[in-house]
Amino acid sequence: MNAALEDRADALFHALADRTRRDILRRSLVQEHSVSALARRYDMSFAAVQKHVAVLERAGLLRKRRRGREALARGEVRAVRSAAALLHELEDLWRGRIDRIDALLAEDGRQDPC
Amino acid sequence: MNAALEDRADALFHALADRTRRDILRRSLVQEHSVSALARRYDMSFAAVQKHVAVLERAGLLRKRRRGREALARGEVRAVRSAAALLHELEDLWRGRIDRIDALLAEDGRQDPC
DNA sequence: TTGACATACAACCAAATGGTTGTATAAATA
DNA sequence: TATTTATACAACCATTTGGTTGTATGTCAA
Repeated sequence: MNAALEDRADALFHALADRTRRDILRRSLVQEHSVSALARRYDMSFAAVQKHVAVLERAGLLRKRRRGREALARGEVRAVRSAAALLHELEDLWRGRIDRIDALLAEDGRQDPC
Repeated sequence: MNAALEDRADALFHALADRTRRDILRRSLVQEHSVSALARRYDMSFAAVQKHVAVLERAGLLRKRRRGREALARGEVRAVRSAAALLHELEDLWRGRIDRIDALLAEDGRQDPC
């Protein structure tokens, strides 16, 4: 059911849980950068940076477009917003503002709500 | 410099990047639960759930208080908000609304801003 | 006091993660 | 054409992660 949603949340937060990837994302949100231009910024191999970009891409946090031999990465602010929305959902839950908490928490059929 | 901030962001997003932990956090934001009450909800050992709770606790996303032999976990909405704030900072960066981008992106002394 | 319950924590294991080097291919340039 | 540049990707490795079981300790209740 909401397994795909959870997969997406896993990918989003995992991608965000690394400082190099967050930095790549920041730069890519400000403007497009080629992967090698990004790689020059960090004290690691090109291949390592390339992998970080791939993680961000799989999470939907950035897209690459081709320009000649370069791959230009630009941040996807919509994905950032969707991650933020997941956190706001948690805040709403705390506020008690979500109507069908049971739907969200999947009570599992047990009668005891603890 | 901002290494402590980055450590904190790492911990926050890492803690959020697991569906079991997000579920524990949701429940704990709605109301306090003992660790064993939480553990009963999931198809894994008590020790595994205990470790997830510890990850959330280290990230500041929940706190435990002692009541007799129980450890009651409650979600810390402030930490959720601080994670959301990190994402809003990314959105602001995209909007070009952050004044000193160079401070945030730590230009590294290079003159070529790409 | 005895036993059941709740937690804590160590030791272990398979899989994933974050890095490396090496190789291949396409595109720009001398 | 030959060379350099940019990317892609495989193979490998050390560490971390997410799970397990086992043991110890503290608390409640009969």
